[in-house]
Amino acid sequence: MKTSRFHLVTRKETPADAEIVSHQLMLRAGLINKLGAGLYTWTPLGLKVLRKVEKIVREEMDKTGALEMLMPAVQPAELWQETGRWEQFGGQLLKITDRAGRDYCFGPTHEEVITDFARKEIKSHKQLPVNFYQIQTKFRDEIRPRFGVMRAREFLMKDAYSFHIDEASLKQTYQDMHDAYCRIFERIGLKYRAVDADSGAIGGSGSQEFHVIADSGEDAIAYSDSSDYAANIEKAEALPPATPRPAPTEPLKCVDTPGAKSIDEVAQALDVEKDRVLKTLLVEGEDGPVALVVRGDHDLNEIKADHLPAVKSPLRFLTPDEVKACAGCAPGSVGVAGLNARIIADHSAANMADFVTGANEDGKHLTGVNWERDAHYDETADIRNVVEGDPSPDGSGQLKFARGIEVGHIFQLGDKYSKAMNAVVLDENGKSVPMKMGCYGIGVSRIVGAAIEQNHDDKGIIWPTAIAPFQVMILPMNLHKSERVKATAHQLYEDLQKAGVDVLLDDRKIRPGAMFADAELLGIPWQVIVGDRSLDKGEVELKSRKNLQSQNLPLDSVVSFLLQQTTSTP
RNA sequence: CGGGGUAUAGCGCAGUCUGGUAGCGCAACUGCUUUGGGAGCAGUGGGUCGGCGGUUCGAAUCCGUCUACCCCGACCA
Repeated sequence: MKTSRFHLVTRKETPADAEIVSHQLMLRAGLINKLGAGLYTWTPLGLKVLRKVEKIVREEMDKTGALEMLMPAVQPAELWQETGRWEQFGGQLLKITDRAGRDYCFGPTHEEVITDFARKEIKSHKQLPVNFYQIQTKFRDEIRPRFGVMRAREFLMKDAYSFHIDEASLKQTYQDMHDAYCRIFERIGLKYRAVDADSGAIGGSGSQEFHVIADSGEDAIAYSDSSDYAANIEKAEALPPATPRPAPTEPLKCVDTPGAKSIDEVAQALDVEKDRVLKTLLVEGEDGPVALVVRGDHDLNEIKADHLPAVKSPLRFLTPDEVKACAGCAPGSVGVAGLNARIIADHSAANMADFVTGANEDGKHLTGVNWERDAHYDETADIRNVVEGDPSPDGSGQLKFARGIEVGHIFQLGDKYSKAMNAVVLDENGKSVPMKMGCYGIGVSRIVGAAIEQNHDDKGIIWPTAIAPFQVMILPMNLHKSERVKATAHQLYEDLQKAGVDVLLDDRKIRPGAMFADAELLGIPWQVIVGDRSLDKGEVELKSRKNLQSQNLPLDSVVSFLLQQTTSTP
């Protein structure tokens, strides 16, 4: 492609309403153009990137034997009413009405449509297993779209849905999808982690999210520094301490702590570290109040606590009045000694000795408290958030924290949708059984933003070669003045094209400085600089966008060098 | 949905308080000069000042109202 025949519009200035760097660079490089909140036009340049991502996704899906199809974006309300999601999905569902007053939605996802398709077309276990996918525009009416294509309302997604006769088959395809996703992100050239996710309200037995690691990510993830283990911070398991509880050394004492309510205030008033203070939180239980206790430097994990049988779900903290009725004091002075509630201690809290706790009397705390001697817990459990430095739950290494951008998820759905929509097949015994389902999504357009978020510098984008809009850009210095530069640039352009390299020739009549600035903003992996200076020696200059280092190469070896570079590195 | 903010040329902004015929920089177009890191000079085009209504001799400016967009929060298969 030549710039003179391409639509290339770049900007020096950053549009005011773009917050994060990927959004700013996408606008400046002219990959997207905003139409409305969360609505973007993909320009010819942007679409080239999007299509390259799409192609990799499609190739890897096809390799697993998944079958591509295309479902309607507009879906009848009846289908969503069958699964109860017409109401349940809430405001994110864009509802529309046709001229006859019939209700539809613009699909935010396609479980209903595919399940309807499957119940009509799949009747026998012999047709199973099967995995359908599509790459299609989705619409979710986000409460707050932001960050450009990272959280847009209309976006491009690859969604796949698999159908199975039993759990074992589902698990096999789930694993195949996991492996395919790893290959996809590796081919694109992104640093990523597969992260255990909470299966939450949907049920099912397994779910993993794929996160691209970037500081601007909206999700916090914990990962092991020496294994593949990674999980959402809220989901990561906190192991019990490996060392036994120390023996008591201090006597129990009651001290005045006027005005000290929070852990910080108590620790400061008594001049102890926060990990010596016990945090006692009273919540509603199935059978009277329950006290959840964690170490002062730890945070309660409400999801873990909510799952405890003794705790009433959904988790609710007692009001100050209820705390007063239960413990006889305000929330800031509640303690475990003599407390009339079921006490559930976090593993780390249960391992404390000579600790500080509220005295169940306003303005007073107990010091030198020890389990068994002074107080008792009814059970121990994992009810806290992990912190950096905790041992990894898989037994290998320590946990570190990072921020991630969720670009994919895979899910074992089980029979949630097939049961609700009566999608059944006859098994080997001629018995009618609901199919097992899995679903697997990749945010195709989000990957473009995430890739920039992970690969840029102060000059612009640094595309991984696999998804760069062009692999090579030819920058002729003053081509309108030098016939030799012009002829060489065009010859190189033709040779590279013939060799199958995706090349852009900048034949605009602009000064070298502007040309360099644009090339760096656009982030094309290799620049070939053609100028009289190096042509005198029969050479051209090659510059890598990654490190901005340049080298001179004889004219006749440029094509083979670039061919090798663009096919070997991601 | 709660809180805050903004809306003036393609982009970034001034002008609004104190009403008087709309400006700056970048970008675009033309010409001349310049040419290895976003050139200089001269000239040109482009604006329902977000919409509607009101006050006024006169409204970008004051009042009312609606809309759009952005930020923080809650929400998020």
